Amino acid sequence: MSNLQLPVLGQDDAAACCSPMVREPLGEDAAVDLAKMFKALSDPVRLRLLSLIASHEGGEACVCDLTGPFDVSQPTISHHLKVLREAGLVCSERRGTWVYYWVLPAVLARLSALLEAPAAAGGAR
Amino acid sequence: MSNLQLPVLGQDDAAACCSPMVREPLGEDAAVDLAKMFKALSDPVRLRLLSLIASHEGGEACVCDLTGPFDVSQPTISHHLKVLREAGLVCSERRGTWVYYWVLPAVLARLSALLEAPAAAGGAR
DNA sequence: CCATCGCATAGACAGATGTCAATATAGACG
DNA sequence: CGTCTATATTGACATCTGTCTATGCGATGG
Repeated sequence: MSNLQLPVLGQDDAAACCSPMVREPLGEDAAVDLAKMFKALSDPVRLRLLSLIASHEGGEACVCDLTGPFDVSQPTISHHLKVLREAGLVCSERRGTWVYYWVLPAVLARLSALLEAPAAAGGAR
Repeated sequence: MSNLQLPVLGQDDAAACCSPMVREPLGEDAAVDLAKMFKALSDPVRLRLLSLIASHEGGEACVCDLTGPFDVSQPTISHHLKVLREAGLVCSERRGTWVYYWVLPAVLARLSALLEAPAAAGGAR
């Protein structure tokens, strides 16, 4: 499999890495890069998958733990996991019969920092 | 803009309701709700729009300030602004001939908190 | 009152996306 | 080897999305 791939992070300009996007305008390339990650988060099933994986005991979960809670088919879950993997939000590894997934906290942290709002003064009017 | 951080965060219910999604599994309804906001963030043009608006002087921007930096047509910008508005990420108001947009920091803060990773300690495995 | 400017809406269209059933693959276990 | 279990891949399909051109609508100014 291809769980060794580390897609992004660090290749783009430094500003996109940590600075809140409400401070200075996002560059075009950084926006394209970030949009891919947010797109991976833009589906309810994927959000719940990510949440399930991250909050699972040991910080990782077998796929067999992930198919139960959803109304969609197993191939659909597999597809969503692939999307999360290709977005760089999770990694996976096969151990015997099962495949385990875990989140990459640094990537979530990067997105979190990006959305941080400095308690703006521009508020309601 | 002098008083930034002070006791009463203006977010009230919205912020209190959402602990990091890596702590406990996201509910089905919450996931649907949040996915809508992330979907609004899942386009490079919208990300840059949001960033432009937030980082603009005074925390707000006229549409006429927003059409220039992009390669897409004015109706497309208008469409993206509508998406951001319907997702609850920005608000708008007409003043004379112009329409001004500003971000809702509490909503961004909610998303940011949701993605916060707990110390990211273990990290790569 | 009419022309003009700023922005939004409507309609059309190609391409992306979420889903499923069917099938393939990879390891475990007789 | 054959079979079973756990995941992934394929292909099909309806729906959603981003974009454009054309047009509408409110406000301004002669």
